[in-house]
Amino acid sequence: MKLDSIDDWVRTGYSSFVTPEMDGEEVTLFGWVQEMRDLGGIRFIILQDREGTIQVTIPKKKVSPEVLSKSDALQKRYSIGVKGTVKKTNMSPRGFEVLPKEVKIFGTAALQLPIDITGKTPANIEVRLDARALDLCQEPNIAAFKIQHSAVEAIRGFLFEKGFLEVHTPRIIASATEGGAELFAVDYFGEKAFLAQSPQLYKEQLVMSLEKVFEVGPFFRAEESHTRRHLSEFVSVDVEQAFADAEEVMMLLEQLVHHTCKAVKYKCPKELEVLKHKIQVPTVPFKRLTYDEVLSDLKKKGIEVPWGEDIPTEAFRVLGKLYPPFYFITDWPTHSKAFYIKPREDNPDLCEGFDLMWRWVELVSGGKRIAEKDLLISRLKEKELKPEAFKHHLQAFDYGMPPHAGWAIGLERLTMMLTGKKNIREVTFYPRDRDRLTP
RNA sequence: GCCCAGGUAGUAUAGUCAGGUCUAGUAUAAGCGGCUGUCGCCCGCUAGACCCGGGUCCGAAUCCCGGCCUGGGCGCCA
Repeated sequence: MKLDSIDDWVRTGYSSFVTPEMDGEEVTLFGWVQEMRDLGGIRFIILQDREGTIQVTIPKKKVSPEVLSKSDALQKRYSIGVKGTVKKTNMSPRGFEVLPKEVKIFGTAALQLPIDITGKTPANIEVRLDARALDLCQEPNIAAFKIQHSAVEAIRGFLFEKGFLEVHTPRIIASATEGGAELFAVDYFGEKAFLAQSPQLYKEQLVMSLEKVFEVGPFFRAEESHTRRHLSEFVSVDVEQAFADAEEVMMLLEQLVHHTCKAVKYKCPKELEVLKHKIQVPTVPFKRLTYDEVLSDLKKKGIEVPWGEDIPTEAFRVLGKLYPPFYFITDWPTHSKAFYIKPREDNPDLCEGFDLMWRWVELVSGGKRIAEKDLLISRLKEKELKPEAFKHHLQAFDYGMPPHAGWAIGLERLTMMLTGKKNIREVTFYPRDRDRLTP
């Protein structure tokens, strides 16, 4: 098929821009054929764009032969342009329809699409991810990612307002940043390098100069996780603040979560409606539980966790029901947290690390950091990490490291909370996990 | 890494337990035809599938073994 050129056509607006009050006006619309219903003498084309759908009506005897033959050729997902007149009528979905004077075909599509884009026969997540570019055209997916966008916008706005500077740290690093999670190795001009699992050490160094920083970006974990809440590549919203303790950044965090829920609820009512999801804006402050309190609560529920052990998923599910929807867990055993988390001065077995839980899912991890070089070195050794491997980071502590604290939100987990999606891959454009590297 | 479940047209499923009119049903998508107010349009027709390999049996989509793939749970981890 010979495709049309866009020529001098300029879009008058998205589908959502047109209203019944524009009766008689000429509009130029761009988008995709979502559906066609041909009743014989009259044909309805549902044109879809990012903002929604619009009905283009073709009374076959009344339109020009050119428009009729163009519309004969149309199929689902064809990318098209329509120049036509708005006509107010209560017979169409949005109280008006567009009667075309000219139709252009910009791009064609396969006859048989791998998934049903009208949503009548929903496909499995695996099939959808294999055809992700097409899958993302579906309204619920557009809605979910618009919500994610609004969340990021709200987060940035909030942090800018609080005086944080947005920074960018390396994705390619020379050695293990913090132990714990496994790293992906890459070849760096013949030298062994790794993909960063977190900006932790860099953002700590940056508080020496910029004081209050945040970063939004992808990080990589080579864990063999096989769950609905883990990815090999995920987006982290990292914050670090100089001259702050754990409580100060926890307050910042709960305000941010509150603000983000409110912003999304206000900005995305249409998207939430599409997803049939309601956002409950949480009240602040969030419940603060110590690790010891959690253990005793669990014991009352018949779950014994030996002191010092990590809390198993089963136990988090119980806690999630006890303290919905958000709660902090503080005062973790020092040895259970990363080496840079500050042990409590009055009891070094406990530390100033915290987690923010949403139901049973860990949404945010943070804490007050160690600012004293000697203590940091001894913590490295306790974790069986070699201080030598961290010499470039450690040297920063010779130049006036301030007390500081921070946290990191898993953006996709936050989006799950905001959209009601139960699988993290639903809210990731092109998810990477143990079993998926494509598309 | 461990455990559980499952692979049937483009998609989603029924059938599998109790092997035999299963010549594999249905919906949706696709093709053709019809229809001037659809909005999950409707009606008729057409084409389209039992993951791979081996075994048991007169007979396997169905039972057994191996493989591959997928989903989920746990662990790891955030």
